[in-house]
Amino acid sequence: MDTFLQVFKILSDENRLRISMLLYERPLCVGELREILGVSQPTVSKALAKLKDLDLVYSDKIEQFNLYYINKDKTYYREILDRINHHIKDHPCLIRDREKIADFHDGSRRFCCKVKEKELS
Amino acid sequence: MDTFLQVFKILSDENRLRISMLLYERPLCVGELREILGVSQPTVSKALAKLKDLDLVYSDKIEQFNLYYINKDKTYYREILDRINHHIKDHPCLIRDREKIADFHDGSRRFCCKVKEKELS
DNA sequence: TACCTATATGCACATATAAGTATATAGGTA
DNA sequence: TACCTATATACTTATATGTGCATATAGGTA
Repeated sequence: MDTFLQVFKILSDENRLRISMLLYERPLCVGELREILGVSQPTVSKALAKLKDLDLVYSDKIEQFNLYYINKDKTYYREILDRINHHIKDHPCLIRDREKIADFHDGSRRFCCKVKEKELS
Repeated sequence: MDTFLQVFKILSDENRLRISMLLYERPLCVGELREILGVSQPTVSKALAKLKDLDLVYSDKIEQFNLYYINKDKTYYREILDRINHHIKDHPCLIRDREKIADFHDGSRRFCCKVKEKELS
């Protein structure tokens, strides 16, 4: 039963829920999540650390970034996110978060980070 | 989004999750829940109060008992409980809780409460 | 009225936890 | 080496929350 309790506890925090739904949509790095959520970088890192502790997400170093992915093998977690996604239109905040992803991506180019910002100017 | 956050917070507590799954199975009164969960009566009352605050359960006074019912109109809540129920075999504790219901019921007779216990002896 | 049952609630305490600031780590580059 | 970026972690503080005990409420009964 702990499985469910842990997943519910994880998802009862706004940042972790928003992060979960963003990663459900596509992999993102810490800086991007920080920009989208509008919270401090340590807050994002700690939220991700908790998700990772439960093996609900995993990360992979791409260039200088830590890219985070949803672990779709975690059935309970995925099923719950599926349910939320199914009702997503009822949650404007989550919709807005998703729209913000576009601000930081154009195809595979990653705009969130200072290095990339410089390339553009 | 608060809807989900609140439901997840509610379900991230072991007592509230167990109560939810028990009421999912059938209506029960406070004393029965107390016996099944093995916690103090105020703990049960307070757990139920929180569930009721969110309108996830409702209660009805039957004889001297407050009988609590799942509110199946709460879509998110019901869907999540459906998911748990679907995986119920993975959660021996929840199975055991359900089996205990039988200890307190025989048809419509309610055994949990002192009045009824006396009737039997 | 006095007492019993069922349930709810106030209070106090202990614990958990989220957030920010500051700092550490690690890789790259000048 | 010195510096920059990306990220993680330690520390502190403020707040939230679960629990039990004691008590309140409410209905029934002797």
